[in-house]
Amino acid sequence: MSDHETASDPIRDQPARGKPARGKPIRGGLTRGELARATACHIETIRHYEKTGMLPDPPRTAAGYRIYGPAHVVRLRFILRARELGFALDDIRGLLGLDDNTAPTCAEVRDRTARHLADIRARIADLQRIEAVLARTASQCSGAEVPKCPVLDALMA
Amino acid sequence: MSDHETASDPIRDQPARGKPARGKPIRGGLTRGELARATACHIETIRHYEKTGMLPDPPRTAAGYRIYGPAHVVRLRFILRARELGFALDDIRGLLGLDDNTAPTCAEVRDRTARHLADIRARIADLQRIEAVLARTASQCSGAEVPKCPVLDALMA
DNA sequence: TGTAAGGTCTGTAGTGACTACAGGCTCAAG
DNA sequence: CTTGAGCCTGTAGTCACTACAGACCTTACA
Repeated sequence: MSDHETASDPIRDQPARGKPARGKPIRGGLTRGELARATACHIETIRHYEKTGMLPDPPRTAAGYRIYGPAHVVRLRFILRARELGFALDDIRGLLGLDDNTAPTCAEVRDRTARHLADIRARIADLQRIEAVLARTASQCSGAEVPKCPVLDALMA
Repeated sequence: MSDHETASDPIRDQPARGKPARGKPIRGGLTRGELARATACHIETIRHYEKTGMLPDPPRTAAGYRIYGPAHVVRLRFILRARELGFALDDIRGLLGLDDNTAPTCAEVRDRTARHLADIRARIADLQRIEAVLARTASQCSGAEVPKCPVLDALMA
């Protein structure tokens, strides 16, 4: 989880030059579609993450096809899980150490998480307030074809 | 609240031709900035609502300045209140009868509100799930400079 | 009457996190 | 050799705003 994959990265340890093997499409790695299936991530989302630097540029075949390795799978899963928890991509960039190319300290991670948690709680409170108003207003609506609508009235007043 | 203001609309009942009066900037109506102040709405948001048809085009002075009347204030307040309750602009268009130029029936309003309420509740549930996971994970973080971070571990696993 | 400050006008582009093409190339199987 | 699927690039659309740039208008004051 350092930054741009370096050194003895398994994704580079495959004969990418020349023609790929017969059996699997590209030996020693995944194509974009395969990565998408492996992570249940929309293929265009992967494209987006690459374009915005969330995922490192993978090596290519002679024809220009991307070859993703295990490190890419790990990274993408990390991003996807963090997104599920509502972290913004900028936060995730921080968690991955992409801002300054060094892994964040534990305290940094904790602070970021605390801020995010506070944000989530604020959003819940907002939505609960909205929910209460909507539920109360909607309950006044008989559904009959009466001339005046309590929902519209509430918005109008 | 019909559709595009017509007939005996008070906003047209002022001498817009020629030079505006001395005392107030534009007699008989509000400028955009005044409307913004009156409704606590960002001036660019009003611009946006006009561009997208949420607000009808107001009459103009000879110099091209917009003149808003009471009907515009009412309409804008309605939109703002509906937005506060989380309705999307498309929903609000429906509530205002802008889709088909006829006011929606009470049943339509009720259905729209019910769908919206269900959506809000789903979002609350989502956020509460996220909140629980985040709170649980973050509580495992001592804050000490230990090598492994429970938050990162949870995302990685 | 001149001028400076502030308001308004138009159009365009940016935000976040994707999503959806169009038009062309490559690959594997039949 | 063809067919169909998959991959490539770039661009534009989504939602609900927000932020300018550059020009024009209005008002107050000297």
